[in-house]
Amino acid sequence: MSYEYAIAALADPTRRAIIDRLRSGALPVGAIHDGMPVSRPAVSQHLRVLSDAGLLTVTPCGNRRLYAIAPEGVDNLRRYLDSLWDDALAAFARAAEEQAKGNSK
Amino acid sequence: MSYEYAIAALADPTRRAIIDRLRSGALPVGAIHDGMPVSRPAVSQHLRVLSDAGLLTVTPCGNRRLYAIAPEGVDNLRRYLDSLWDDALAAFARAAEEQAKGNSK
DNA sequence: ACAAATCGTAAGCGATAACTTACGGTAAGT
DNA sequence: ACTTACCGTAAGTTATCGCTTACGATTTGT
Repeated sequence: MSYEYAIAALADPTRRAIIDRLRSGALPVGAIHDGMPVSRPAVSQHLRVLSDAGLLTVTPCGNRRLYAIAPEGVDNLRRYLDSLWDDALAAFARAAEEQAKGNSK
Repeated sequence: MSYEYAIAALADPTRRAIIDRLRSGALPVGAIHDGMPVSRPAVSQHLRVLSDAGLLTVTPCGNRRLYAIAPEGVDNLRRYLDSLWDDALAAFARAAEEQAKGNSK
């Protein structure tokens, strides 16, 4: 249902870089921003988009806020692509068979 | 390697609608455009983007051009999301274990 | 209590993207 | 040969997006 926001969120390279940094586990905003070519507020805005898309979870921890990848959000996208892949493969096989029939005649 | 273009291409709802129409098999541009809320040149431009992203294949067939989903392009994205899902799950499990340890003390 | 750190939000700006209309080019039908 | 159908491309416009700077709120440390 909401995989649309997830795929739109992952379309941006900066947001993918953020996601990549969170692959090994949760991080506060400062650590995510460290070494990034954009400002910290920009990172905050991207984190907002990723959270709204269901790709990240936020857990306030004292002074800081820990962001982590939400497996469920990623799985939504995965399922969409899986169904697309199934249909694409079936259509591909059907087309190949069709052409083989046409050539053998 | 080139899944970046693919995910950017699929971020647009109109392009996803085009992809959905091709799930059952190849179609010419006119059939893809039928009933769509945008102009036919717009569809052509979207088809161009999807082709450049490796998500579609084109086969000129007489007067028309048949577009079909390229399974390989879809698979590229699938693999990216699979690896992301693996890491996200691992990190999630690790965090849960960590927290359980902290609570049990 | 005061200062420093961490983070989100508001406002504004420049670039990009999606769309339209108009046009050209090639293949099929008469 | 001429017309019609099918499709891609060019030019221009409008809206959206990603970014920056500036500011406010909350929490930690002294």
